[in-house]
Amino acid sequence: MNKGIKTRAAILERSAPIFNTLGYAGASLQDLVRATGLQKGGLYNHYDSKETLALAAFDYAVEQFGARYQAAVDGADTATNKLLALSKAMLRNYEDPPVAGGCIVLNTAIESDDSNPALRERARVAMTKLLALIGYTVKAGKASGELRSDVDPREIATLLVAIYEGALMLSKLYGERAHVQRAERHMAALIRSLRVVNA
Amino acid sequence: MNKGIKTRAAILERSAPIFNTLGYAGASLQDLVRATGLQKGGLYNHYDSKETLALAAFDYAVEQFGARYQAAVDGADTATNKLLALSKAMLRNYEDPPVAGGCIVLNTAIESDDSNPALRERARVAMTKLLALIGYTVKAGKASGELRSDVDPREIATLLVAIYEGALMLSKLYGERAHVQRAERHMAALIRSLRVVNA
Amino acid sequence: MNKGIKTRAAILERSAPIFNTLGYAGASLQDLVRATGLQKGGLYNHYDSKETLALAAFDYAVEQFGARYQAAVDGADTATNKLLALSKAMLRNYEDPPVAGGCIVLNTAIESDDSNPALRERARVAMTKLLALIGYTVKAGKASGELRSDVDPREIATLLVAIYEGALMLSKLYGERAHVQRAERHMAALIRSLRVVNA
Amino acid sequence: MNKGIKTRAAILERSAPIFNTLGYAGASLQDLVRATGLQKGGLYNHYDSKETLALAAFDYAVEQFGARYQAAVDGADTATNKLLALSKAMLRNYEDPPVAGGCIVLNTAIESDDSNPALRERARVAMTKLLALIGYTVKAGKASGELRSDVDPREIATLLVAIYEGALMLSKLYGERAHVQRAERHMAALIRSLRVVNA
DNA sequence: ACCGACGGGACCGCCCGTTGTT
DNA sequence: AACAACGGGCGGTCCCGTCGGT
Repeated sequence: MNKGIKTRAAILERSAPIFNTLGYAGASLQDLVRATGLQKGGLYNHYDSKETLALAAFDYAVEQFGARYQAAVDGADTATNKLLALSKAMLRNYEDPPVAGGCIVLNTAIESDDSNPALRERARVAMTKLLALIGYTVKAGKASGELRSDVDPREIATLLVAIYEGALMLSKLYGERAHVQRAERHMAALIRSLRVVNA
Repeated sequence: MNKGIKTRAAILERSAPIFNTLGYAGASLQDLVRATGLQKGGLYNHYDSKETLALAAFDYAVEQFGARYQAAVDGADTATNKLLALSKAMLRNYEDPPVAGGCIVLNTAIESDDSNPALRERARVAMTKLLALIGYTVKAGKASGELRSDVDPREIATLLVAIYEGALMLSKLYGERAHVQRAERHMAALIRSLRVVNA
Repeated sequence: MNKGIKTRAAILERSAPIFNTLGYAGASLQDLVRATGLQKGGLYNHYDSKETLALAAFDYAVEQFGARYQAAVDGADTATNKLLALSKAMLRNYEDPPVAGGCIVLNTAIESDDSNPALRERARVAMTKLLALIGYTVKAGKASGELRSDVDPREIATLLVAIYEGALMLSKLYGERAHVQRAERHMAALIRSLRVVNA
Repeated sequence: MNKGIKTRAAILERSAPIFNTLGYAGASLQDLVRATGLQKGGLYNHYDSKETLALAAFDYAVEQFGARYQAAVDGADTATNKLLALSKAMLRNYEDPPVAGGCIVLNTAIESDDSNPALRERARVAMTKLLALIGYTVKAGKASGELRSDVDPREIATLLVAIYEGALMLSKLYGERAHVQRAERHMAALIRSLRVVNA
């Protein structure tokens, strides 16, 4: 009874980095067999298909990323600090991602461009959560009078996420930290510019 | 003979969108046969392997994208206008890319994360060209006194590319133009902030 | 314990139609698990292998068919009526077989053409019983003076069974009752033609 | 160009007996590889799937059987002799079938009971042809005054086919010629009983 | 007695690359 | 230069049987 649950958890933990590194199509069952230590028959006792396993692994990975983001937001006091902490948490994915392979939503969004609509839908949901986390934080900052009233929460969400994902891609492509560092500076400046000027 | 050259050109033109849409691994020879109208033997007369063809198709695609960027820069007068035009040219890739599938460098950078080092190296080269195009434009603007002397060209290059790629990914993920639009506004503001303040 | 016996009976009752419908090779353990409500481990507590279970299920099914045939013969008075009743009992297998899937001996004989000699031998035994039932009835009719003395019991057995099985196959193939109906008329005429002409 | 056609013909010739002996599901690609001498890749160049190949092999086999039946009918003068010749041709399938494995329609009709509707439909068409061949011969005999006017062609078709298929099954099950011999005698008697009594 | 996890293997389908032919 | 045939191999899926635990 408990064994199955433990095994399933171990499967996800081990296969999520495989999928995130090689992609859904690029990860073969052989890769998953190697990573999990189970045989194909063993895997299929827990998941009906490679796709089912991939979806579960995606959900697991999103949870890992999301937990960090939420913790960053929860651990700061003001809207400005929340956004700054979130920026750092996102860019941390370059050097120390919770699941190997970098941002799972970025990877999945690019790979599932045309194929695999189920995975694509999951990526949308996960990305929407991240955008909403930023949007809500901005909204709360506006309500409390900390941020300017003319700021569009959705615009800030788009910009912060875009800069983060783009810079992450650049740093991974070159293996150079510089890009995420520049992104962090710019994101911090952008965030600070949202504050009400108290003359 | 001329025929061989023409055939090779046609092969690239037809296979580049296939690779850019399905990815290098996701595109099968069957797909390429269908797209080009040639049979396998015909393809292998011109390219030694799928990888060789993929590299050539990548180069072809990069050329298409690069030509647009260069034209945008060449068609504007000042550094500011060059950068603004380049931003528009990049974001145009969402609704009207020169090769179907969106930004080929982004796609390739993400897919070739671990596998396919040859393709990855090409992506680096192509990306470096784009970064350099921005960097040189900024440098020239500084030299002419149009842009502030404390501006770091490499930083601007990173930021503009990151925002562009990130926003493109978001717009493609959701099928909504809003993200690239917000990116364009932000990029324009960023570019204008580089100018020397003439009091 | 009684429980074990009951369980075994339930397994046979539920798995016999599966085997008779899908064939021995076509029925998977998954199908049997679904049909019986037990898990694989449960099934293997009672039967050593799929083949053992298949043989037991075959025996069970043959018993169901045989009981009907015997009852038909026992319920009639004269040899002629016994044979007529048996014909009806056999052809009833088209619309209302005791085990879903039609005549199990026909199905098994065809499927186990080359593979599975154990099952094939069982089919032979079961078919021999049916032929013998007809043969004995004819013999008894001859002995009592009801049937002509020049009638070959084995020939009648062959003919009645052949027509029955052939017509059953035709009716199942087309989903039309007509073929078994024609067979029944012909079998009745054949049976009546065996009687001594009392001038 | 010609090579492909020849190969395709050889594939059918070699795979038809495999399918007819082992059944559609029972015949593995490994079996077909062994029988044809080609590898899987080679087979898949000519047929898109195992099912496509099976259907083609079925058609090929039906043609072989049908040619014999037609030749038997064409080679006789009167309706009576045509039917007698056809009976012999059918029962010849026990000892010398044109495609190993016995009557393909019988085998296919039994196996495709529930699964494989495409193959089932083909079996129906093939069986209908055989029934029609008998029916038309009877009809022609009636028209020429050779056969009695109260004879139902469809009934004769059903009976002859049923006896033939049933007896073939019995002889194959036991490996004894006796059953088809008895069937032939009975079929001959049945055919002769159709003739107009010329007093 | 029954369940559920698991292994190892065979299934069909598709892959890429080569070869011979036109 | 283009085609079509073909090989060998890997892909995911499902198979049956065993074994430890309840």
